[in-house]
Amino acid sequence: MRIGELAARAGTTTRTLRYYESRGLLPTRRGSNGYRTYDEDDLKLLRQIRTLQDFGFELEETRPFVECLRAGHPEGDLCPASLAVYRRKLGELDALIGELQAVRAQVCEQLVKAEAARDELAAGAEVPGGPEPVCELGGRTR
Amino acid sequence: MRIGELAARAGTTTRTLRYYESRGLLPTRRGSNGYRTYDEDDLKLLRQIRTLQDFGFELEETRPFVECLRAGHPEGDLCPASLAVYRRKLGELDALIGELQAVRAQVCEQLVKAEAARDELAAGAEVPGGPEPVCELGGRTR
DNA sequence: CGTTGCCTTGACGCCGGCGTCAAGGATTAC
DNA sequence: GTAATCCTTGACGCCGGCGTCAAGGCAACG
Repeated sequence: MRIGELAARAGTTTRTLRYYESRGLLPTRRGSNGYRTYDEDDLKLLRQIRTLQDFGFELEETRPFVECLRAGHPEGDLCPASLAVYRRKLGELDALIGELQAVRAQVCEQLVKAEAARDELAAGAEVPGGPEPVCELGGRTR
Repeated sequence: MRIGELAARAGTTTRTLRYYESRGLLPTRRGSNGYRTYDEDDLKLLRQIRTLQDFGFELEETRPFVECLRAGHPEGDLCPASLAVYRRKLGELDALIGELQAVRAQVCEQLVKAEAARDELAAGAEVPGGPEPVCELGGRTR
């Protein structure tokens, strides 16, 4: 299999494959004409990288998985180093999600306050039955 | 007030102020010596930008707030355009948080599966009372 | 008068993960 | 034969928000 076919089968581009190779993640054998040659194992390896990338992993973080596969394990996450990356990522995700929720709460508060100030100015003939439950917590915004 | 003092009082750098100016966000008057001159209003404006930046707003998204302040309003978020940015941002935050939680769940699942596979291989003399409640949902990871 | 410290503009660097163009060789299709 | 398609390496571009260095002006202190 040549680079174009591999890229197509993995849903990516040849540029990406060459980039991975330059980073030492995707090994390469060459045919007599100088063309890169790949097999099914390379496809599996590549799909492992792509999956992790889709999760938001940096390329370097996929390296343990790649090396695990190359070491002959059936899955890239059966090695301790890969599990460590999973755990570290979970921690980062939790931290990030927490920060984002805090920001959300702040933005939410600002919005409510600003709307209240606006309504206060435009308070002509209104029935004060509660201004409106805008900006609920928990993601139910619409 | 000159650029260095303004930067210090806003907790940022002169480079940042000149950058904002180049983006048309921070207006500039010049003294007779060519130095930039700022007043308290500029500080307020700058702090508005910085607060939004800390929230993760892009510079362009701070523009409505800046213009609102420059239009003479006491707060940058008292204008409809600013409120619209708040709301849009809330939507983006909710979407992002949702995606991250989905990713978290996936990573979590992978971790559990991989650990189970590992333990299965190393299953010598273990008491099967439940492998261990790893990777709880809801951010309580430690 | 020199030194130190602030100011000026201009321009390149960085990060990550590629996109995209260039110039040429190999293969395949007709 | 030749045109179209694949492949090769190399190199610059992009995004956002600045950091950082360069070369020089203005101010203030001793």
